[in-house]
Amino acid sequence: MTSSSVRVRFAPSPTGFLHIGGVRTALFNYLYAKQQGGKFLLRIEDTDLDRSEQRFTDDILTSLKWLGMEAEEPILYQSQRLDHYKKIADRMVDQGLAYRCYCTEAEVEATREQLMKEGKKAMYGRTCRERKEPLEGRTSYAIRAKFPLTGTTSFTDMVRGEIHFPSEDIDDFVMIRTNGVPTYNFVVVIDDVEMNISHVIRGDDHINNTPKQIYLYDALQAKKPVFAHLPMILGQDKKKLSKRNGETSTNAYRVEGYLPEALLNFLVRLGWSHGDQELFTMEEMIALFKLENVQVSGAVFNSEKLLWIQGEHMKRANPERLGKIVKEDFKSKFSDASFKELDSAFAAKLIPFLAPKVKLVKELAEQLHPLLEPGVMPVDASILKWNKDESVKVKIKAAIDVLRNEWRALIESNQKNTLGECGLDHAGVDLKLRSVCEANGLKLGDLTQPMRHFVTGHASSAIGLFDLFPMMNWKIINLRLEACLKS
RNA sequence: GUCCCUAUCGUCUAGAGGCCUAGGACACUGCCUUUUCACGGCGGCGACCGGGGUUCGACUCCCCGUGGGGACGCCA
Repeated sequence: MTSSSVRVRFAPSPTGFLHIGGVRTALFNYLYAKQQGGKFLLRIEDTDLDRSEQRFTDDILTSLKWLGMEAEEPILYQSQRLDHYKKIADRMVDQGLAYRCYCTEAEVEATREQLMKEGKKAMYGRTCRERKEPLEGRTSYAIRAKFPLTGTTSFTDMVRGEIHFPSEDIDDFVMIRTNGVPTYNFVVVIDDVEMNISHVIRGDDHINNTPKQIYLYDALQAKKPVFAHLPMILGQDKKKLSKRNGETSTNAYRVEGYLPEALLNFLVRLGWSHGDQELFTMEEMIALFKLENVQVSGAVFNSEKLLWIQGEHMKRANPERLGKIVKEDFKSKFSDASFKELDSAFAAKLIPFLAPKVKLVKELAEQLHPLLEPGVMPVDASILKWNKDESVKVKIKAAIDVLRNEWRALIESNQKNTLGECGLDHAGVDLKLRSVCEANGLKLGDLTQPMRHFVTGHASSAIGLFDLFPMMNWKIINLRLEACLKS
């Protein structure tokens, strides 16, 4: 036994890639479990045999692992328990708690439309509810719940309080389909009971399912869990977030270069808050999370704020870890040569400078590549400011030539690889560049723009020249300055 | 249409009857700083859906409207 009886689960269906809304649900479950000293479990709801696919299950598992939220007990797959569910349904039929329905889908659909037309709630007409014998000429049947006709089903939601449903609004929902496969509303209860789930934390699109499920808990004579319904995550159009109105695949955020803790931090603030605090570590989220503080209305997914949070986590991330992520997830941003240099001491020194200035890990990779590439980087010299004034261009080149000759001499006399090893530091480069500018009648910006462009391979680099020159291999700097002078 | 949920800046939110001339964050924007971009610092713009109650006093409590969302599947 754990110190707590709290057991929660995340129960996605593998009919699509792990959805960002699903991640938020998983997160709230996970946070609650961890904080209460309970367990976080996983169940794959694959009873829709046609739409469930292995690749989606794989994606869900990979993504959850990436996010650091893994199941603490073996994963339950509903498709492996079909017979078990069927037996329970049959037993309920014997007990008079459910019944066989011989209606065809077309017949059901017809009464549903008729009721809608009459201004009533669209539901099953209950044709077979009191039927004792199979319908003449029909062999296949579904099993429906014999939901009470009168009374009220009530429950206390941990985020919304009391919710009541009059029985006449609840349908005799299907538990077992004609093909023998059980439905969601049925199996979710059996599994939650058998997995000993104490708290059902899920999206509020399930509020309407709750009375049906409560009927099942009672029918099974099982203890009901505590329910907590989370507000929906909305797209920019304020509708439930879907592929149409936003990027919903979790893996897409990984590919973009988001850190898992940043995504989680952003998601936890969608529907939950702790005063004015915006940034949270996983430990803080676990310590501070309270279901009582969960918001009740939907929250629009704001990708700009996500980017900002990502940038903040980038500043706080361990540089070594960032290096690993770059190697694992962003190999495509490198050449063979620059990828190899990722293991160098130079790369390790670069990351702490680069990471706080970029937002995405992908951008970190894009900044690293040209700095690690041994050769010259292609430069579009047409955007350089010196094109505006030929006389300035001449002066700049003269200044660069002076610098290059001085530094080459320095390297040669010291027999070293970098200017830093020859004693030149940030302040030294600063001083040198400024004095050369003064001597040639140039502004600092005039000189640095072309140098930066050619040396870093970027029009704007996340690392300043003063920091870069001392640590970068002189041979490469020299090569690139040479290219600059020739342009 | 029916049922359920919901309503503070454009967005995420603070606010548990007087602390509110409503706070923070993102975005936008002005200035400063600056070797580009960015970061940072100091400002600005910007909201309690409407109407009734309850109360000495409502952003906060109640009711009604209205708006928004969700559900109404032999999907989950």
